Amino acid sequence: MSYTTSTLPAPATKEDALRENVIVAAQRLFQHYGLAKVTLEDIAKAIGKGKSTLYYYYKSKEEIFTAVMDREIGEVMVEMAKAVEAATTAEEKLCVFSLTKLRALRKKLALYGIVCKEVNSQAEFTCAMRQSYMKRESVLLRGILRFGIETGELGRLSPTDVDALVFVMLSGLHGMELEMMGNNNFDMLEPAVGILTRSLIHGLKS
Amino acid sequence: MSYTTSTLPAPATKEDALRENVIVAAQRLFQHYGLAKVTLEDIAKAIGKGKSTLYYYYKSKEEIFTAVMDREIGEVMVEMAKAVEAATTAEEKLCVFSLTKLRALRKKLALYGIVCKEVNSQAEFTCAMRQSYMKRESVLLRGILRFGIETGELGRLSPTDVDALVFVMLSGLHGMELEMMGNNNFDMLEPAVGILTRSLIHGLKS
DNA sequence: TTTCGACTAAAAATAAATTTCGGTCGAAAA
DNA sequence: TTTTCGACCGAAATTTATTTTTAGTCGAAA
Repeated sequence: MSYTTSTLPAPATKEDALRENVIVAAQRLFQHYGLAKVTLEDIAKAIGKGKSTLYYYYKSKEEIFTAVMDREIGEVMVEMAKAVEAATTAEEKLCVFSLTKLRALRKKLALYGIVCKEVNSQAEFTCAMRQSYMKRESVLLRGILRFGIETGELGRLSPTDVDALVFVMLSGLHGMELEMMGNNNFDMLEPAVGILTRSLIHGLKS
Repeated sequence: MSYTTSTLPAPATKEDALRENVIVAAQRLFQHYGLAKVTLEDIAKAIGKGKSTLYYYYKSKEEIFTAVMDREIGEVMVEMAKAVEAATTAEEKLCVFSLTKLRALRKKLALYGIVCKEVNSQAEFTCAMRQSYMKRESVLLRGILRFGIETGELGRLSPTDVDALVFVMLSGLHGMELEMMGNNNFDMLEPAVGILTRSLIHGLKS
């Protein structure tokens, strides 16, 4: 049985195809059985090969794990980038950046059976890729701010202020995510993102 | 050896005094040895009594633990309330609310020897009292917003918006705290609180 | 070049034995 | 009557021992 994804370009070589097979199979197994439960034997069997074969294409289990996490994060980033692209103002872009991120992550966690009370114990998922993930989000968010400044919608910000603002937004959204996951209550998601965006853009001043 | 705190009013009765002794001793032992390591035997010996005596004044170890956490949180809240009281504008109040909270919590965690990488594993400290803690902070923060609206510094906000804004700020500050703790890097603390407050009050619009 | 069975060593899991500690009780002292 | 505590129990935690699992390697074969 061969795993392929219909949304990605066809792999260039037979080797690329097999590498892709490994990752896709691993992704599905991780989603189905959880991150800690899946063995290399499982993955190998899923693509019809022996366990040693995996070591021809990947250095270690960790390398496969990292590639899967990159894939998951990439999927969320694509979704976020698309939503940001479709918005026309900086305010709207910031809004959909936050909404799409929180919704997509929620779906990802649900896919992995990571339900609400277990978020903190799933350190692998949140910490393993967080640095890389925040870097990608930071790029997207900086793009939104730059766009707003260039169109005149936003005032000028010093590089230090941009750094600080990006830090505030990304870590702040993470805190919101943890709080909603922890209480298993997402009712506040849209009002929260709404007031966050509105007050950041327009301010609370009368 | 009798533990007393010089900043609190003297206990009304001998029983109150002993109850206070228990809490102060427990607090110091928790700080010194960590939350999981301290036994009731330790606490009893620290105040020169037998272990069973503790059960005359407290229902369970958990009740003592809760009282200690209330004490710790109360100390942070007092510090925050004082700083907010001393500020004159809503913007300033929001600023010192955030700065004081993040600094005070950092000191508390340091006191417990909870260094940066261990924050997530110290679920007891963060989760055991979080609900109560956020409730108290919510009261203080709502007071700041009400003050700003009453002085005309801030525009009117619907109750739903106030709820959402409070949620955003508290969970957002928690996310910032986790990020700084996780990276063991507090350089961003003041710039982050600065831009957060400024953009919330004045907005980013040009 | 690609594949894999056999193998190793470390890690993880399981089981058994031992120790620790929260909590209770009844009696004694204040 | 209030306060105190040693003795005790049972559950939980820890430690030790044993077994099983799994990541990774190697050499040979296709």
